[in-house]
Amino acid sequence: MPLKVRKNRAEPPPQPCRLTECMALIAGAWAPNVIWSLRAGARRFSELRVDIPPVTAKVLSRRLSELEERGVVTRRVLATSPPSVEYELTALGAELVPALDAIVSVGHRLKAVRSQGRRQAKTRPP
Amino acid sequence: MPLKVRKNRAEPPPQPCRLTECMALIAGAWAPNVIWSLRAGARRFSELRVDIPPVTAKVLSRRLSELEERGVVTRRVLATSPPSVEYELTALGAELVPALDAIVSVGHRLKAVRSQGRRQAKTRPP
DNA sequence: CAGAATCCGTTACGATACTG
DNA sequence: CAGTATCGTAACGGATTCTG
Repeated sequence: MPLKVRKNRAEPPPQPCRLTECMALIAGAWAPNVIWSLRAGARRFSELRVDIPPVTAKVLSRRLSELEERGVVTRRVLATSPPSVEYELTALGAELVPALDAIVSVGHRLKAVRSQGRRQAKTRPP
Repeated sequence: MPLKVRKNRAEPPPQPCRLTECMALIAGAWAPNVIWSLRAGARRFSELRVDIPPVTAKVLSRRLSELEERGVVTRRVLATSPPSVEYELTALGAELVPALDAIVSVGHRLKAVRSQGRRQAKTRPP
Protein backbone atom coordinates (compact mmCIF):
# COMPACT_ATOMS: atom_id res chain seq x y z
CA MET A 1 0.00 0.00 0.00
CA PRO A 2 1.42 3.29 -1.01
CA LEU A 3 2.21 5.81 1.66
CA LYS A 4 -0.50 8.34 2.21
CA VAL A 5 0.21 11.92 1.37
CA ARG A 6 -0.32 13.75 4.63
CA LYS A 7 -2.39 16.83 4.58
CA ASN A 8 -0.32 19.98 4.60
CA ARG A 9 -1.10 21.49 7.97
CA ALA A 10 -1.13 25.25 8.25
CA GLU A 11 -2.21 26.63 4.95
CA PRO A 12 -3.45 30.14 5.69
CA PRO A 13 -2.06 31.52 2.44
CA PRO A 14 -3.92 29.53 -0.21
CA GLN A 15 -2.03 28.21 -3.25
CA PRO A 16 1.71 28.03 -3.55
CA CYS A 17 1.29 29.80 -6.86
CA ARG A 18 0.46 32.96 -4.92
CA LEU A 19 3.88 32.82 -3.38
CA THR A 20 5.53 32.53 -6.76
CA GLU A 21 3.61 35.52 -7.95
CA CYS A 22 4.69 37.61 -4.98
CA MET A 23 8.29 36.51 -5.20
CA ALA A 24 8.26 37.90 -8.71
CA LEU A 25 8.36 41.31 -7.04
CA ILE A 26 12.04 40.91 -6.44
CA ALA A 27 12.77 38.71 -9.44
CA GLY A 28 15.32 39.48 -12.07
CA ALA A 29 19.01 40.09 -11.78
CA TRP A 30 19.95 42.93 -9.44
CA ALA A 31 16.38 43.75 -8.44
CA PRO A 32 17.12 43.10 -4.76
CA ASN A 33 20.21 45.26 -5.06
CA VAL A 34 18.18 48.13 -6.46
CA ILE A 35 15.79 48.00 -3.52
CA TRP A 36 18.75 47.75 -1.21
CA SER A 37 20.39 50.80 -2.73
CA LEU A 38 17.24 52.84 -2.45
CA ARG A 39 16.69 51.95 1.19
CA ALA A 40 18.19 55.24 2.40
CA GLY A 41 16.37 57.48 -0.05
CA ALA A 42 16.09 58.57 -3.66
CA ARG A 43 18.89 57.84 -6.05
CA ARG A 44 19.63 58.67 -9.66
CA PHE A 45 20.12 56.21 -12.49
CA SER A 46 23.84 56.68 -12.76
CA GLU A 47 24.23 56.54 -9.01
CA LEU A 48 22.56 53.16 -9.00
CA ARG A 49 24.98 52.02 -11.65
CA VAL A 50 27.82 52.94 -9.34
CA ASP A 51 26.16 51.32 -6.34
CA ILE A 52 25.76 48.04 -8.17
CA PRO A 53 29.01 47.74 -10.08
CA PRO A 54 28.56 44.92 -12.57
CA VAL A 55 25.09 45.90 -13.72
CA THR A 56 24.68 47.10 -17.30
CA ALA A 57 22.53 50.07 -18.25
CA LYS A 58 20.21 47.86 -20.20
CA VAL A 59 19.45 45.51 -17.35
CA LEU A 60 19.23 48.27 -14.77
CA SER A 61 16.82 50.17 -16.95
CA ARG A 62 14.69 47.10 -17.46
CA ARG A 63 14.63 46.23 -13.78
CA LEU A 64 13.66 49.77 -12.82
CA SER A 65 10.78 49.78 -15.28
CA GLU A 66 9.51 46.51 -13.89
CA LEU A 67 9.81 47.67 -10.31
CA GLU A 68 8.01 50.88 -11.17
CA GLU A 69 5.25 49.04 -12.94
CA ARG A 70 4.81 46.81 -9.91
CA GLY A 71 4.56 49.77 -7.58
CA VAL A 72 7.82 49.13 -5.76
CA VAL A 73 9.62 52.27 -6.87
CA THR A 74 8.66 55.66 -8.26
CA ARG A 75 10.37 57.46 -11.11
CA ARG A 76 10.74 61.22 -11.18
CA VAL A 77 12.32 63.24 -13.97
CA LEU A 78 14.18 66.30 -12.69
CA ALA A 79 14.18 69.44 -14.83
CA THR A 80 17.94 69.81 -14.75
CA SER A 81 20.36 70.08 -17.59
CA PRO A 82 21.38 67.53 -18.50
CA PRO A 83 18.19 65.83 -17.37
CA SER A 84 18.43 63.39 -14.50
CA VAL A 85 16.00 60.87 -13.12
CA GLU A 86 15.47 59.93 -9.54
CA TYR A 87 14.14 56.66 -8.31
CA GLU A 88 12.71 56.12 -4.87
CA LEU A 89 11.05 53.33 -2.95
CA THR A 90 7.31 53.56 -2.47
CA ALA A 91 5.88 53.01 0.99
CA LEU A 92 5.14 49.41 0.15
CA GLY A 93 8.45 48.95 -1.58
CA ALA A 94 10.21 50.09 1.57
CA GLU A 95 8.57 47.25 3.42
CA LEU A 96 10.60 44.82 1.38
CA VAL A 97 13.80 46.08 2.96
CA PRO A 98 13.33 44.32 6.33
CA ALA A 99 12.62 41.11 4.45
CA LEU A 100 15.87 41.41 2.55
CA ASP A 101 17.60 42.22 5.81
CA ALA A 102 16.29 39.01 7.32
CA ILE A 103 17.48 36.95 4.39
CA VAL A 104 20.92 38.53 4.52
CA SER A 105 21.09 37.89 8.24
CA VAL A 106 20.32 34.21 7.74
CA GLY A 107 22.82 34.06 4.92
CA HIS A 108 25.61 35.40 7.04
CA ARG A 109 24.88 33.08 9.91
CA LEU A 110 24.67 30.08 7.60
CA LYS A 111 28.09 30.97 6.29
CA ALA A 112 29.46 31.28 9.83
CA VAL A 113 28.02 27.92 10.81
CA ARG A 114 29.55 26.42 7.71
CA SER A 115 33.09 27.61 8.33
CA GLN A 116 33.12 26.71 12.01
CA GLY A 117 31.31 23.47 11.41
CA ARG A 118 34.27 22.35 9.32
CA ARG A 119 36.85 22.79 12.07
CA GLN A 120 35.01 20.94 14.79
CA ALA A 121 32.93 18.53 12.85
CA LYS A 122 31.05 16.13 15.08
CA THR A 123 29.70 16.78 18.54
CA ARG A 124 26.67 14.59 18.52
CA PRO A 125 24.71 13.16 21.41
CA PRO A 126 24.40 9.34 21.30
CA MET B 1 29.96 70.26 -14.71
CA PRO B 2 28.69 66.76 -14.33
CA LEU B 3 26.44 65.96 -11.42
CA LYS B 4 28.26 64.49 -8.50
CA VAL B 5 27.45 60.98 -7.51
CA ARG B 6 26.20 61.33 -3.99
CA LYS B 7 27.60 59.06 -1.40
CA ASN B 8 25.29 56.22 -0.58
CA ARG B 9 24.32 56.99 2.96
CA ALA B 10 23.68 54.08 5.27
CA GLU B 11 25.97 51.31 4.24
CA PRO B 12 26.23 49.02 7.24
CA PRO B 13 26.20 45.87 5.11
CA PRO B 14 29.30 46.30 2.93
CA GLN B 15 29.13 45.42 -0.76
CA PRO B 16 25.96 44.84 -2.72
CA CYS B 17 27.53 41.62 -3.87
CA ARG B 18 26.96 40.26 -0.36
CA LEU B 19 23.27 40.73 -0.89
CA THR B 20 23.39 38.84 -4.15
CA GLU B 21 25.17 36.02 -2.45
CA CYS B 22 22.59 35.82 0.32
CA MET B 23 19.67 36.06 -2.06
CA ALA B 24 21.07 32.96 -3.72
CA LEU B 25 19.73 31.11 -0.70
CA ILE B 26 16.26 31.20 -2.13
CA ALA B 27 17.27 31.22 -5.78
CA GLY B 28 16.05 28.74 -8.34
CA ALA B 29 12.56 27.89 -9.42
CA TRP B 30 10.27 26.71 -6.61
CA ALA B 31 12.88 27.15 -3.87
CA PRO B 32 10.69 29.63 -1.98
CA ASN B 33 7.77 27.24 -2.36
CA VAL B 34 9.79 24.42 -0.86
CA ILE B 35 10.62 26.53 2.18
CA TRP B 36 7.00 27.57 2.36
CA SER B 37 5.80 23.97 2.26
CA LEU B 38 8.18 22.92 4.99
CA ARG B 39 7.17 25.74 7.30
CA ALA B 40 4.85 23.54 9.32
CA GLY B 41 7.20 20.58 9.63
CA ALA B 42 8.92 17.74 7.84
CA ARG B 43 7.59 16.58 4.51
CA ARG B 44 8.42 13.79 2.09
CA PHE B 45 9.64 14.15 -1.45
CA SER B 46 6.40 13.08 -3.05
CA GLU B 47 4.39 15.21 -0.68
CA LEU B 48 6.33 18.24 -1.79
CA ARG B 49 5.54 17.34 -5.37
CA VAL B 50 1.87 17.43 -4.48
CA ASP B 51 2.24 20.69 -2.55
CA ILE B 52 3.86 22.40 -5.49
CA PRO B 53 1.89 21.08 -8.43
CA PRO B 54 3.77 22.08 -11.54
CA VAL B 55 7.23 21.17 -10.27
CA THR B 56 9.01 18.25 -11.93
CA ALA B 57 10.91 15.61 -10.01
CA LYS B 58 14.15 16.69 -11.57
CA VAL B 59 13.89 20.30 -10.53
CA LEU B 60 12.52 19.52 -7.08
CA SER B 61 15.35 17.11 -6.49
CA ARG B 62 17.91 19.64 -7.61
CA ARG B 63 16.45 22.42 -5.48
CA LEU B 64 16.36 20.20 -2.42
CA SER B 65 20.01 19.25 -2.86
CA GLU B 66 20.98 22.88 -3.14
CA LEU B 67 18.96 23.88 -0.11
CA GLU B 68 20.47 21.03 1.86
CA GLU B 69 23.97 21.99 0.83
CA ARG B 70 23.32 25.56 1.92
CA GLY B 71 22.08 24.46 5.31
CA VAL B 72 18.50 25.52 4.78
CA VAL B 73 16.95 22.05 4.95
CA THR B 74 17.93 18.65 6.29
CA ARG B 75 17.42 15.34 4.52
CA ARG B 76 16.59 12.17 6.36
CA VAL B 77 16.16 8.75 4.80
CA LEU B 78 13.50 6.67 6.53
CA ALA B 79 14.02 2.91 6.76
CA THR B 80 10.63 2.10 5.30
CA SER B 81 9.72 -0.03 2.37
CA PRO B 82 9.61 1.41 -0.13
CA PRO B 83 12.13 3.90 1.19
CA SER B 84 11.01 7.43 1.75
CA VAL B 85 12.88 10.62 2.44
CA GLU B 86 11.89 13.44 4.71
CA TYR B 87 12.98 17.01 4.36
CA GLU B 88 12.79 19.58 7.13
CA LEU B 89 13.80 23.18 7.66
CA THR B 90 16.86 23.80 9.79
CA ALA B 91 16.65 26.39 12.55
CA LEU B 92 18.19 28.99 10.30
CA GLY B 93 16.13 27.90 7.35
CA ALA B 94 12.99 28.46 9.40
CA GLU B 95 14.01 32.07 9.85
CA LEU B 96 13.49 32.62 6.15
CA VAL B 97 9.78 31.99 6.55
CA PRO B 98 8.95 35.37 8.13
CA ALA B 99 10.89 37.05 5.35
CA LEU B 100 8.83 35.26 2.72
CA ASP B 101 5.72 36.18 4.68
CA ALA B 102 6.69 39.84 4.53
CA ILE B 103 7.24 39.71 0.79
CA VAL B 104 3.92 37.99 0.24
CA SER B 105 2.19 40.57 2.40
CA VAL B 106 3.64 43.41 0.36
CA GLY B 107 2.73 41.60 -2.83
CA HIS B 108 -0.89 41.28 -1.86
CA ARG B 109 -1.20 44.87 -0.81
CA LEU B 110 0.46 46.06 -4.00
CA LYS B 111 -2.10 44.13 -5.95
CA ALA B 112 -4.92 45.64 -3.93
CA VAL B 113 -3.59 49.15 -4.50
CA ARG B 114 -3.34 48.43 -8.18
CA SER B 115 -6.89 47.28 -8.68
CA GLN B 116 -8.44 50.08 -6.63
CA GLY B 117 -6.06 52.65 -8.07
CA ARG B 118 -7.62 52.01 -11.48
CA ARG B 119 -11.15 52.91 -10.43
CA GLN B 120 -10.44 56.15 -8.64
CA ALA B 121 -7.31 57.46 -10.19
CA LYS B 122 -6.38 60.89 -8.86
CA THR B 123 -6.95 62.29 -5.42
CA ARG B 124 -3.97 64.53 -4.98
CA PRO B 125 -3.48 67.36 -2.50
CA PRO B 126 -2.70 70.75 -4.09
C1' DC C 1 9.34 5.99 -3.68
C1' DA C 2 13.17 8.95 -4.75
C1' DG C 3 16.16 10.17 -7.86
C1' DA C 4 19.77 10.48 -11.93
C1' DA C 5 20.43 10.93 -17.06
C1' DT C 6 19.48 12.89 -21.41
C1' DC C 7 17.76 16.19 -24.68
C1' DC C 8 16.04 20.39 -25.95
C1' DG C 9 13.66 25.04 -26.04
C1' DT C 10 13.30 29.56 -23.88
C1' DT C 11 15.00 33.27 -21.81
C1' DA C 12 17.44 36.60 -19.65
C1' DC C 13 21.77 38.40 -19.16
C1' DG C 14 26.10 40.76 -20.94
C1' DA C 15 28.64 43.43 -24.45
C1' DT C 16 28.52 46.84 -27.67
C1' DA C 17 26.90 50.65 -30.16
C1' DC C 18 23.71 54.37 -30.80
C1' DT C 19 20.02 58.28 -29.57
C1' DG C 20 17.70 62.52 -27.38
C1' DC D 1 22.73 61.90 -18.36
C1' DA D 2 19.40 58.35 -19.24
C1' DG D 3 18.25 55.37 -21.66
C1' DT D 4 17.07 52.05 -26.33
C1' DA D 5 18.49 48.60 -30.18
C1' DT D 6 20.68 44.60 -31.72
C1' DC D 7 23.16 40.41 -31.21
C1' DG D 8 25.19 36.28 -29.26
C1' DT D 9 25.64 33.03 -25.50
C1' DA D 10 25.08 30.41 -21.32
C1' DA D 11 22.14 28.77 -17.97
C1' DC D 12 17.89 27.16 -16.40
C1' DG D 13 13.83 24.71 -16.43
C1' DG D 14 10.44 21.23 -18.64
C1' DA D 15 9.49 16.64 -20.64
C1' DT D 16 10.73 12.05 -20.87
C1' DT D 17 13.03 7.86 -19.74
C1' DC D 18 15.41 4.75 -16.68
C1' DT D 19 17.25 2.81 -12.06
C1' DG D 20 17.95 1.14 -7.05
